[in-house]
Amino acid sequence: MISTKGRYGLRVMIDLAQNNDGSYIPLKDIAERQEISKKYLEIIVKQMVEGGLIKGLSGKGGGYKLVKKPEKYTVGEILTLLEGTICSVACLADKHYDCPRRKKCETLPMWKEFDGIVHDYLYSKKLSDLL
Amino acid sequence: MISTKGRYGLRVMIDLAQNNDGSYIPLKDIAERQEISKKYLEIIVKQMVEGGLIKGLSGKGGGYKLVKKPEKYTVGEILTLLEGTICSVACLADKHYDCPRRKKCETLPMWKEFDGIVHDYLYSKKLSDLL
DNA sequence: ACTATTTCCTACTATGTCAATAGGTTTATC
DNA sequence: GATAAACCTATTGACATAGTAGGAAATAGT
Repeated sequence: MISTKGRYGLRVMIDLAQNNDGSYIPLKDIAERQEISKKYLEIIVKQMVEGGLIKGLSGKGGGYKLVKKPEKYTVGEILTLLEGTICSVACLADKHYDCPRRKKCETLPMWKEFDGIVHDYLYSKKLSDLL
Repeated sequence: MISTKGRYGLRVMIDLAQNNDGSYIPLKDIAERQEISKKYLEIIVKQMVEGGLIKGLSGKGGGYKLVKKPEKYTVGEILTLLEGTICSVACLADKHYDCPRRKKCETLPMWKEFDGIVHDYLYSKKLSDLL
């Protein structure tokens, strides 16, 4: 299940794309348009800056801005950054799952196939497709 | 993310299918073969009985048994029963989400399409495909 | 009837994540 | 120097996850 972080973040990206006139867009405006708590968006947007998805400018006249054209972003990369992983099943979320049954597990191939389908969809979908 | 409930439940179904000789299969055996806590499986299996996926028989010689042939079960129906919903996004999980932005939301169509793909995959996959 | 084995049932719990909120500091513009 | 914005750290309530614990009821064989 995609959380609000991913969903809100995606909407911020769309908002930035739609209102892009070259200048920086203040978060306050985005929060109002999207009807999301500005305070909460700060957390999300911070992650997006750190992840290099957008850039921010402090001070009066500041705000946020996309660093690439909308067609250069995929929904998958945006969600992965915010959700940590878009993995459908813990067994595939690399790291901590060193499941001893991996070799004989009857469900693993299916999960892999499923995960592939999910990834294919999300990484083929561009931000520009949502405008 | 599919939780252990759904994943373990699916493995129980596979185990029941593989070891089906007409008699009832005790949970103890399944727990040992699958290396999952029997106590925890009790909770999961109970849901599956209530949902009509399998049937149980108490007492000595008792256990659990499939009620249909493996090719008559879809992975989707098994997971839906155990997970409550396999919805990828809260906005689509019917009930509580009466989102006021539904009409103008730019992301909703994508989530619907995504959800459709997920459902198509899981409901076309049969239990018998995993044996 | 007794015993063993199994499901069935209720309750509890530790841990972690989600979705925020709160309040302040720094940075840039006019 | 006032204003407006990003940036930063910390805290919180609610809920879900992944179990554990202990026993009651049902069934089969002896």
